[in-house]
Amino acid sequence: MPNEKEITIYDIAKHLNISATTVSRGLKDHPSINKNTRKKIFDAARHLGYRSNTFASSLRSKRTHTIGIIVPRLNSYFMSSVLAGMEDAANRENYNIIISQSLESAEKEMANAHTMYNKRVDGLLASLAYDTENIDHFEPFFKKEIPVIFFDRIYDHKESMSVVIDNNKAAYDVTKHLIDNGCRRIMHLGGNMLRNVYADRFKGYKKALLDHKMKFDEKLLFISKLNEEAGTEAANLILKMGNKKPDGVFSANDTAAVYCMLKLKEAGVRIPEDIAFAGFNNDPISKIIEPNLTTVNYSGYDMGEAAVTSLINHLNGISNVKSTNTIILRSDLIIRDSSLKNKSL
Amino acid sequence: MPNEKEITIYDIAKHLNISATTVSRGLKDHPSINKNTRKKIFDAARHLGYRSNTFASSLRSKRTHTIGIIVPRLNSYFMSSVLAGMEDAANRENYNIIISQSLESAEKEMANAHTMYNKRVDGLLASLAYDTENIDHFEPFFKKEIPVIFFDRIYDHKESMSVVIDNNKAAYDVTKHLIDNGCRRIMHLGGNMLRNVYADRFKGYKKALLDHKMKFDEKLLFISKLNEEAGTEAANLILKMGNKKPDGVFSANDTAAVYCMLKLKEAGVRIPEDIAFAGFNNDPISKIIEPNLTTVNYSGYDMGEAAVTSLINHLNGISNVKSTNTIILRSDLIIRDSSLKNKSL
DNA sequence: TTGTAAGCGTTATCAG
DNA sequence: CTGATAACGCTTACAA
Repeated sequence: MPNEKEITIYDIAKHLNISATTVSRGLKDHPSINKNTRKKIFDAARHLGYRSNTFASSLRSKRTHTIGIIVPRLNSYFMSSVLAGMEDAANRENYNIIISQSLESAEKEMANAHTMYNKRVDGLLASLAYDTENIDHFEPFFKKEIPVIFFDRIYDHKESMSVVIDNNKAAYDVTKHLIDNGCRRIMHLGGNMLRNVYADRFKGYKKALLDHKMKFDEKLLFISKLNEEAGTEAANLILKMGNKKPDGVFSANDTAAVYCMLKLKEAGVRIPEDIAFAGFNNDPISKIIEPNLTTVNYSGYDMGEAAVTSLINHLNGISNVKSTNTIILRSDLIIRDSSLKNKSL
Repeated sequence: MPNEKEITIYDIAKHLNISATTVSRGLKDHPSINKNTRKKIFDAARHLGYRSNTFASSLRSKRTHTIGIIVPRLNSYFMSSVLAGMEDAANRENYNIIISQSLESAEKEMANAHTMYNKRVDGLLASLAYDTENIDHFEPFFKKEIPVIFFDRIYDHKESMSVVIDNNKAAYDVTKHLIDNGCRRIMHLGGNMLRNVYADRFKGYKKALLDHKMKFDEKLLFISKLNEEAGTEAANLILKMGNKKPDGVFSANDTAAVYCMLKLKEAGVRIPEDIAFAGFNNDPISKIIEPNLTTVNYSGYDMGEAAVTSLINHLNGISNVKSTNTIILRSDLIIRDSSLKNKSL
């Protein structure tokens, strides 16, 4: 019998000889309801096999209990950790999540935002695509006062919150670490400077150089998408530099660093003796490459949790937007062999 | 003005002097609607800024246009690729997806199934947790004739479809490849035999041994969770084997293989000369480890797409369950240096 | 503390 | 091909 009829609050009401209103209230812990009747309602609900109809509820209450999430890609270690954290937190609070990926394209990101809007999410979490230039596509949300929280790849905007790490400081520390290990010509593999993560990492790198009386050399900046190919390309570039090779490389992510290392090693470059390396993200591959890659660790899981939690708090009117505008999470420098030129130190 | 009122089909109807029914039909390409009025409806909808209310629709039509997905973990390369494929396919067909993770625990999987049921998904896609013993928790779905499709880690059940690769054959080919490369004592790192993927890979391994007149040695079977620690543990075990060491290892996933290799290399074992290696999954780490790991590649993305597509076809009554019961996707052996004992061949 | 009654925006049904 | 009307199951003023 595939179509036993669904139990509604009316069935429970009839069963208990009370009104549907009371059942509705009892089911959601309304303050003004007798403890006793509440218990009776819950028991009857379980007994009759009641399951609430979220559609009727959403239709009436205009809240969907759904959070939209837009990420550049689903299948990176970092992002999938973020999503794991979000799923966990949302689930705990009885929220659904809808995930969509922009595939690093601003255009697709706009389409996704539009879809999320039409799906009437209660709030939106977004990490921007590689080439997104502005956030006009989120305007409809701001207009309707639907909260938007950016995470990791954020956009400074007075009406939205952000969850990030201090990329500037982390990059400063990485660069300083390379300098402390004897590097004097440090190359930087960077990403699109439109994105705060890459711009800030670049700034931190530059600041560290200046603070140590080294000047920034444009020839030692290689901007790319930081993927496999970019890493290999960077290596080829380095190999062509002759005696002007860098003696250290700070990459804005681990992928580019690792593929760069592989190519250089193949060409006989010794790491870290000839060129020291440091990356960013603590991707699993950083622990596989030999020598293991020095990198910056920050928890995607925690970032996901933090984003969801503050969104839900916001929806519940707990935190107020104006006071909490940015949440900055911890990050740690993880020192591994790829950067230890003088192990004696 | 955060609360401009929403446009409904009634507004469109009034605007065009037709009935809401006609608008409703026009909006969803109902066959019996005049092409002209249809166009007028669409134009008016766009013009007025109409967005459909899925809750009202779900409430009335009893279809949620939502697909539930239960995976062991979100943050593995393979799974996040699967999800990327699912998201894409679902999006194309205008379906939402709700994702939850069992974290490899049967208990959490049951809770997730229950949640999905309460959220009234139109269909369910599931890949089983490490220790799930039966699928009683999916009974409510079968009872209500809500389609359930298992993927990768499947469960044979007459009422549900499966999307998999031929793990048996793939494992056979890997093992044969190791044998062809001169291995005579091949160790197998396996997972929980409750899961088809691990059971089938084991079977394929065993069959290949027998076909080549090598007998299966229980001492060369190491069953674990196939994670980092398990890989290291397997290496320690091997190192203690003295002159009874294997000369080849076939691991049921890349993670265990890679961490096993790292530990062995550290102890001075040469790969592939002393011990050849092959894994499974073509995880990014398999291309980073040195020597690169021979492995079996199969596309998570394709698997995700296939699962969603057939679920939606099923929901639309296109494919019939009884005829299509299992979809088997392609997999390829990717030969890399870790298994080439005699490169001269 | 509980109940009554009126919708929320759509689609199914039946009727033309 | 188009319309009128009645639900779908819940929430929320308002009333008691």
